[in-house]
Amino acid sequence: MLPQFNSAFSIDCVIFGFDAGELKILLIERNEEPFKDWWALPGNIVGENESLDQSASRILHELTGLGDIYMEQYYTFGDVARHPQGRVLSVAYYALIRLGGDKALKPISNYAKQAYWVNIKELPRLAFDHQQIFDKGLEKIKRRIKHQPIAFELLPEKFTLTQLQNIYELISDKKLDKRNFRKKMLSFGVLKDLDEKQKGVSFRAATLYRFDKRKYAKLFGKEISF
Amino acid sequence: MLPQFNSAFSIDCVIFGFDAGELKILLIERNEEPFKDWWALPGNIVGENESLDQSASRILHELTGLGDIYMEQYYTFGDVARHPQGRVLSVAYYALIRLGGDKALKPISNYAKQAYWVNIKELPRLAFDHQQIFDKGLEKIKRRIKHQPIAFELLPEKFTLTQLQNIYELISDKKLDKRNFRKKMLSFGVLKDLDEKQKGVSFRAATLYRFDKRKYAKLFGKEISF
DNA sequence: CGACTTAGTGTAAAAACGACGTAAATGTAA
DNA sequence: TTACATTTACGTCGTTTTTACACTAAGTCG
Repeated sequence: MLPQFNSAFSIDCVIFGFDAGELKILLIERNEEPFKDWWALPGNIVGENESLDQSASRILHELTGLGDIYMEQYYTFGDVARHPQGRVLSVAYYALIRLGGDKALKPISNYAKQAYWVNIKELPRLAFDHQQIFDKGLEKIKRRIKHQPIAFELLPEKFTLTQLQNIYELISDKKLDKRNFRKKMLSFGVLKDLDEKQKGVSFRAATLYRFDKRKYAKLFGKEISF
Repeated sequence: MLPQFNSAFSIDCVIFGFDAGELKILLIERNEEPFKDWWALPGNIVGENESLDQSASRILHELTGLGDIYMEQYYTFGDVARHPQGRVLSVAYYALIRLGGDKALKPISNYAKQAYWVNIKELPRLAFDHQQIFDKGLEKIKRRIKHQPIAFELLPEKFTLTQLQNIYELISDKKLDKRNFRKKMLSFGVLKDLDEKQKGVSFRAATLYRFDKRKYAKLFGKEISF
């Protein structure tokens, strides 16, 4: 083996979820050195026979029991001293997942004591360069939400326009006009009106919509600005 | 050293240049195994004490003698079998450089026999997964040119609006209306009219402009659509 | 049935975009 | 020196898109 083969690489994931009107990410409490007992992004060393994407999916699955999630590589962090035990590159992924109260997260694997959803505005001090990794991830989805339909990934399959608007306001950090928002969203023709109303709310129930992937696929190539 | 420390990583660069009305990238002819004598993107193993960005700058400098170049990491390629000698991640960067006939490229370092500028529409078969790396890089700048002022990096400091329009047409692969293009470009207020004319052309000389980084910096945060 | 809460809707003014044609400047060749 | 070829430079108007803005309808709760 050549002398250059002396490095390792890992995946770290910024997993966004939307819950109780707040944007949260998944953090673990580390159970191993280095940074034992610190909060950290879920991440792990990539296996010998895993591609990066496969590894990211595996890690997400181990942590949450979830599969089939929109997930994307966005940057690779490689400062010389970012890991105390040697040269370790970290390839960062973000994921957006539906946080239904019903689907509890499955027990997580050994490398963490516990995992929690934490509001992105109240993050604790993080291990390694994970704060930097998070910052870049947030920046990324802020930009991406304009041109790709990632907001839908955070919502349950059936959602109201108000819920959708909340997500946009949370991520972009500004207030939007309700009428203009609805007009624009509906004008893309990618929302399917389900002829069905919200239930269990103590006020007028809103119409439920579903994101229509087929219709979205037909727009491919056109630049959209949600 | 832990058993996971058995991998290596490299940088590969997609270096765009604009010359004689064509968009080109820099390719090398490899002088070493594997893929000896093949065409490849310029790239190299990252040094032990180099960050990724430093390494990318070094490689670019070794190849072209150029420094202070707009360069950006855009994706990391990590398929298990992408390198025949072991697990080697490749972090891809793109750069856009001014290709003046005057500044010849400095002699390149040992890992290549020779380097050439090749029209992106006439690429030869490339080593490793370099075709894939190139494709993704091209896609990236196609999207990025809309929202960031990267087109200017390809031009000499003083340029005409027609030259600028050529770049936009080449990268986006469509014809633009001259009047509308000028109107829009000038409306951003980031071009400084130099009160100076093109020289050495056999027809009416055009006004020269310079990209004004200061004014552009003031627009920060606003979403621009060039 | 009154009070409260959220859903749902339209219009007008401003801004941005897209299509389009002609005259002025300059070098070149006859 | 003149005619020609080439390229710069410029403005308008109709269309589309974006923005700002306020009230009524529906449903729940007491």
